[in-house]
Amino acid sequence: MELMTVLLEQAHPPVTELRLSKVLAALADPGRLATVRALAQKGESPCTRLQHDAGLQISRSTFSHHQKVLREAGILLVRVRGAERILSLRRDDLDSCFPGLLDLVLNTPEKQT
Amino acid sequence: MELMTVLLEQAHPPVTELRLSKVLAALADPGRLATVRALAQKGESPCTRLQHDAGLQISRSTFSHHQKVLREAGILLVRVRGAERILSLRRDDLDSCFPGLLDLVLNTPEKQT
DNA sequence: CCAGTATGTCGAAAATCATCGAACGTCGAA
DNA sequence: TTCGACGTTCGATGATTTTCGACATACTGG
Repeated sequence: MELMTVLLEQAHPPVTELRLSKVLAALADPGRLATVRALAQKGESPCTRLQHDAGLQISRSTFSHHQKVLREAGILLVRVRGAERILSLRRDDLDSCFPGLLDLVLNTPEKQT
Repeated sequence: MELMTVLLEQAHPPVTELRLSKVLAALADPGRLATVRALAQKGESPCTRLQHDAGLQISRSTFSHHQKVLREAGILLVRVRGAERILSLRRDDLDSCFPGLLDLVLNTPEKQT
């Protein structure tokens, strides 16, 4: 149905639209940084599970906002599986646009984040 | 002594205090990103000159603010030479804490910034 | 179809950030 | 010692971001 399709549509920027300042801004928030790091360990994860794994004590709507920022920066991929949204990292796209950035973020000790 | 006073005026975080989220937040602003890129080309430069080289059409006080953000994140080194403040990148410190980050920023085409 | 789970959206409040001009301090030169 | 160049700090303002609770939408199992 049309309504369903529209609402479920996820806006992911194509690789050609990825911008360094957007990616850096998205990663600059400690909560979002923790989200990315947790997601890298899990491989993929639904929202609520990921929020828990990242240790974020925030409301669902706030997490939804952060997820949106990460998605619009080109860091996250969101796909629908039933009632869930499965989040995963756009590793290949990030590596091709900004080689080393994701590895750096993931390899940085938590102490230095 | 005069020299002592001058040296203490500048608050530079030690290497052990550098934090990824602070560095990313500092670099996330397009103007500051341009400043860092211009500074990398110049090697070192006084404030006004650097602002011009970075192509920033902002007031001196605003640039001073950005310089402060970059300095407090550990990205810039500021030393006094007469009436001027000479800015330079803390390349070695950044490379040792966040290897590849500065290179990535400098190697990213302007189009993708 | 209903009840429960999962998640996004909206509107508002609070916090943070970018920006400016005015006022200030310091330095080097006239 | 006065002056102009360089830069910082302060206070205000508007923009952006973070955060929440309430509501809406979508799927799933009974």
